[in-house]
Amino acid sequence: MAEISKSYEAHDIEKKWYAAWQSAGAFSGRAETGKPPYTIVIPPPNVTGVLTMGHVLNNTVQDILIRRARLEGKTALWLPGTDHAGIATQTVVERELRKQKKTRHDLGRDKFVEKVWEWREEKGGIILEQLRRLGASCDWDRTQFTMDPAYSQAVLGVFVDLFKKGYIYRGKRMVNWCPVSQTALSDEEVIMKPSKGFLWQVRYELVDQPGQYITVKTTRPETIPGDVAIAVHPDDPRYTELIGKLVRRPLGPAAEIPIIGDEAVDREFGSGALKITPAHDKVDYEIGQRHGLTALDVLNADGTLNELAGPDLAGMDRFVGRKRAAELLNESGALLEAEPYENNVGFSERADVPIEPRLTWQWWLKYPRVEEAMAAVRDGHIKFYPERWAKVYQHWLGNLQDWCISRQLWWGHRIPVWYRKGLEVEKLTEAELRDPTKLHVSLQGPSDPENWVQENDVLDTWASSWLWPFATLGWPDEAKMKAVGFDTFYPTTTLVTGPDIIFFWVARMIMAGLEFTRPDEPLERRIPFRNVYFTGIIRDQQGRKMSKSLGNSPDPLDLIAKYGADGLRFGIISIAPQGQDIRFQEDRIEGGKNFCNKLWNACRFRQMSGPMSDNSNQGAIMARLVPAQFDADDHAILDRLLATTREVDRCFVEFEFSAAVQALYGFFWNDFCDWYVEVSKSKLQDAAVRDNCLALQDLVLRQTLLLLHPFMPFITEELWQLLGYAGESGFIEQTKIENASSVATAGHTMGLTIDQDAAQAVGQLKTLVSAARTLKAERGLGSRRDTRFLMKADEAAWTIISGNLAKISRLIGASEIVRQDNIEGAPATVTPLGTIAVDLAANLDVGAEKIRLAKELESLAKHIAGTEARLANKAFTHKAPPAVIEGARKQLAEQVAKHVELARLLKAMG
RNA sequence: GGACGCUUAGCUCAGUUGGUUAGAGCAUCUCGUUUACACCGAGGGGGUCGGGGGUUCGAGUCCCUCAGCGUCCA
Repeated sequence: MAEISKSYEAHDIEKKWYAAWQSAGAFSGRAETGKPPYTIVIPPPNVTGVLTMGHVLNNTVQDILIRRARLEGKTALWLPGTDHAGIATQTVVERELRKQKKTRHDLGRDKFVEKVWEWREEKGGIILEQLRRLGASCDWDRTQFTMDPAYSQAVLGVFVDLFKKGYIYRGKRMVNWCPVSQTALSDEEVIMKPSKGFLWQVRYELVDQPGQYITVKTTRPETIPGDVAIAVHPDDPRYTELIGKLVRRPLGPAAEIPIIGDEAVDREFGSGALKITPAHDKVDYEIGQRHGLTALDVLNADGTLNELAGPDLAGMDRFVGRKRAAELLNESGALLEAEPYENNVGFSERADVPIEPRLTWQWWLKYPRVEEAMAAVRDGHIKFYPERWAKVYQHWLGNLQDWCISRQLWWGHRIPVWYRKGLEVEKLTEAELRDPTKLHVSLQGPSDPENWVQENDVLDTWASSWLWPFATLGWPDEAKMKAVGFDTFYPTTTLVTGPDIIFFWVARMIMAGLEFTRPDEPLERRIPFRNVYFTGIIRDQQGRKMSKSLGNSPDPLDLIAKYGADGLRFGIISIAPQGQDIRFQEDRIEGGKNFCNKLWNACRFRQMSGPMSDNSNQGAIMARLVPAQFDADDHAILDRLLATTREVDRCFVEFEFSAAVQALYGFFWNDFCDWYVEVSKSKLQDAAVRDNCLALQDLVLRQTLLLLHPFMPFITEELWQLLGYAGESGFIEQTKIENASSVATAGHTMGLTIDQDAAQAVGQLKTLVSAARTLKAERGLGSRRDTRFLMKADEAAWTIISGNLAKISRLIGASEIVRQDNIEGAPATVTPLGTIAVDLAANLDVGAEKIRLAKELESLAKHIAGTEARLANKAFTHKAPPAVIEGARKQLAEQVAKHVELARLLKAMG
């Protein structure tokens, strides 16, 4: 067996084991095992993406779940892949073209799409490579891409199906238009931001009353050329007289426009009169519809003003045009005032520019299975962790707007609709849009393609990824579904994602799963997943979101290089409580690395402590234990091991990963290393108990490695092998992890029962050791190994002490501990096991000791008074549960006893 | 405007269904190279749990209210 080196060097070990796991097929999701399944589909990262801290957290959680599932003996599948990210990817490739002074139009659609494919072959897999560095145990052979041929068939098939069912329609409506990407966006892709600007007050002259004006306030004077009316509230007494009259448009081509009455006008805002530009505002559009007004579009697709805006503004960018419009209005005297103003403006999520409300023809989807989707979560078939996100989910589903699923892009799933040649597509009526002689909708396309023209638009990327949990499992091809194990792996078990995509993805996946999988089967068979775990957002020290543009995000690969993948994983999980945002702290990652080193060295200590025996399975190790030789520490560490095992089990049920990590950290560092390993050092000198002690260490280390493995897979695998736990069985994950009660039962059958009294005595010993160390340290004796201690203890206490004398002496650096009833004139302290003193008879600073004792007495007296008052209160003794009262009595007795002893010590000082 | 979070030690955070003297990691101070680990060990200091009110024998924990911060929705 190889010797364990002095410190843990992550890099080579990570490389070695990842390769070994992969070549052995350890990550393969096997459907035909008869074991219970555990399935996770990865939230497909954007194909243009690189690993961020958010991915690290998200994928570490997934890996923890999937590795734990393997340890629990389940057949686990973690299915990876990427999505094609329509806008983002197209933008990246267009940017590259621009370097060669070309646009996608120079290439043409087919050539451009070819270019994108080339780009993705070359660079699209980066993030999946990076996930391997993190240790992600995905079944890479099943990697999927939303533009794969089979996946595309599923996406387009769904379009055809939903069109036929009447859920999808084409309509001319107001959309969110991104002038940079020049495509429509869904409502979810628009981010409202408060923006500073001006509120311009503009007057419109009445046609038949020259010199009389109506005043409006607007943030967008450049759209005045698109005004087709002024609207006021019909009941607004200021304006009722004016309704029906005409005013002159103060900017752009001369026109006379009517004043109309409409109840949508807010009387309180501005002057109570609203300019109506139906082509550029949603509310205006609706008002325009009601009054039969035409929409006058004064903007081009790229956000510049067009000819309809008039020669003064045409060709200008909308923001330049805004300023110019204000100047022109000012020159003509129509501008009365400009006040600074802040309002909410929708920004394009991707391009980060203000979107334009724009009237265009688009494809729309009415969501299917809305009621069922709400019920699935309401009735607990799908559980959210933390639960509160369910409310956000329900609220969104209860207020749905139809989904704009078409995008004016080239990269994506081209909509499977063909128009009969020669038709004016934009003039088709609703009925004509359902007429198969004019519109062909199918997967295969028309049989006479020469007579048809395909729709130019592609689908929203989310309109492909909402099928992810089942389209990645072969759906809808039945033969393929069988081959990849759809029956076993669907519904998937857990989805791990961020709450920011509840609408984008989670809700839509649920609706899609319900609509498309296992028709006629009950709801719980059609849902795409049973649990949804929402991670927090990783922020920087100032609480800002980490982003590329702020440059406040560390590169995870740098962190892996510095602290190891296990250190990074352990560190990030330790600061990620369920459902709370996280402030990133690099020192916590360092803490993860230090924990790795601690684990490593504890195992190294075991290896150096004595010969390795049969560690090949839990039974073999337990057979080496000798219950009769168990001392208090043996009972205590076993007790803590079982408690920790139980706590980690609970954490997995409740999805509380950081609590699990904290429990393991505390157990291993404090209970095992700081105490058990230290007391072992005495026991290992004693031939009578040495083998039992080594066997117990082997048992604790084995279980700890199993519990830790999902969190830190590499180092645990290496140590598992080095300490001989693998036997002939291969990897750590091929071992079934035992729960606390099964370990306890295994103990019982060999006559080992944890002695709770003994385990409790260790607590008292710890207090004694700590008190003795403090006594020494306060007098500058901290590093002396030869201090003489005096101890006043009753019989019961002395039995405990004398039974553990060698260990205690070693821990407190005692030359001897002498039992002595009259401790006086020495620095002493009172512990649950009696009074302990440093034998310092000669040079004692009596004054300092008296002050210290007096101070301690004072604070103790306060607590005694408090406890007495509590017990004297009849309401307390009548109403509090007996256990609490009993606890208070016991506490009081201890406090009083301690007080008496301290007072005696003080008095003895003279 | 509505919904949901958050506010506990210098910093970042735990704190289960209310019940001993509120914990951890980091930082800080003192001591330390004793047969794993200085990526370490031992010890110390540091908090009226955001403010106010209420319920209760008892509140960091439950209720009301105010303030600040954050996120989502309109």
